[in-house]
Amino acid sequence: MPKEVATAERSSTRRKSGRREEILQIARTLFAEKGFESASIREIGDAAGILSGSLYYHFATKDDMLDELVRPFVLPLLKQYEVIAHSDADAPDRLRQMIQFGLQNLVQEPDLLKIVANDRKFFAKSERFSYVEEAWQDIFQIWYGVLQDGVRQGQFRSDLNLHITLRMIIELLNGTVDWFRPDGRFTIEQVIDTQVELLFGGLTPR
Amino acid sequence: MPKEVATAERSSTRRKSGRREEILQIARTLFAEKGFESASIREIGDAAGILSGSLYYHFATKDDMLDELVRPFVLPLLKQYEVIAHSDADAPDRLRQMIQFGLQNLVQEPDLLKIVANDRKFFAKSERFSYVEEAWQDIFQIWYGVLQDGVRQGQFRSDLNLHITLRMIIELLNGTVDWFRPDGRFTIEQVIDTQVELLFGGLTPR
DNA sequence: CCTACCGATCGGTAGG
DNA sequence: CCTACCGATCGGTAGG
Repeated sequence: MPKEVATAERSSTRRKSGRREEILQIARTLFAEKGFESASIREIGDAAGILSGSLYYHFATKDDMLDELVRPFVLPLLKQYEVIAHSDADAPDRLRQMIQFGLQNLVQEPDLLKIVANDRKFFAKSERFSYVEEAWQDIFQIWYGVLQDGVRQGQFRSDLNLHITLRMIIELLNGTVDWFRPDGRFTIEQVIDTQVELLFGGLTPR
Repeated sequence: MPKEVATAERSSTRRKSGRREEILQIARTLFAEKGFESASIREIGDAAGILSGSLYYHFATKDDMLDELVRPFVLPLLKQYEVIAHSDADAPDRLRQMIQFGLQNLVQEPDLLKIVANDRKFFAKSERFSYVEEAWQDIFQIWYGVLQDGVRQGQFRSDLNLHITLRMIIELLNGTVDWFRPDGRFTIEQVIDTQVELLFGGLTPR
């Protein structure tokens, strides 16, 4: 069963690396939409206009595709959080910047953020991808340090359980991944503002 | 009460219903752990000590097992939120009670809460299970009404985007599903207290 | 509840 | 990148 689309795409002249990159972006979208394990190589092939078996001309395994997407995203993410967390600003300012950075990322790299946030169970059980869960642990530590600083300096309340508070903040950011749409009725700036305001000030008027 | 529902459903097979119920609870655990689609009928059969094919002596389809677990959980959940939301208490009190109820549920029915929270994508795309997503929409509306009441009566800040605030609160509760463990280092009371305190008062000291 | 299967789909491969 | 497959696993079934 020859496909017109597939034929048309094949006849166009493209460099190997360009095609490879195209397929990778298609995989990225599908992994984000359906989750890594639920997205099949046949779906990726269909979307790319080739047979699933032909994907293995470009990539050795499905895991390789995921790794090639996730690794160059996760490590800079972790480093960026470190940079913000260790700046000279005071704790509330650093926390604000981290929330802002995390949510801005949601606009710039929504797919990759969805993958690392939603497929945590898969990463955790896979030896090869243990670095993803480790990065999450490191990111937790970084946030925790900022919260501690704020409490020490009297800028954050000292009567809150910081571990639970941290979990709440992270869940808040990761949860946003599943409902925020850049073309929806809210801008990311509105979301950042609301999350910062609620986290810092709470619901009760001052 | 769930007992009455169960009795009505299988009144003609009372003696065999014990085994049926056992299998259902095994399925519940696996659905919660791995997600509905990732949990295979062979795993359920193995855990129950029978062959996967033999499950179909008790249930017509895998979907039937899920429906039998989820339906009697979701509808009372929605109703309970309605009862709390329409009580005579003021808005902050009702919100507090709803958070408390939601988190207490996490201790009493962790598996079912995980299923309805984590498999939302599956429920949304399935016609048969549309009632789950509809229940979520209803629950959103109920929470939203309480937030609106609080703003109207000057007990909640009026400068927050309520839609975003609502999303945050729901994500917060649903996110708790994935990290809270009853045998962990925090009690559910600590989690309730911290979440209520942070949501109402914020991080900044008064 | 078991035996003995079914067609569909999964990730992946040999050879061109 | 295609053809033509592979073994494993999926949800489910007929007959006892």
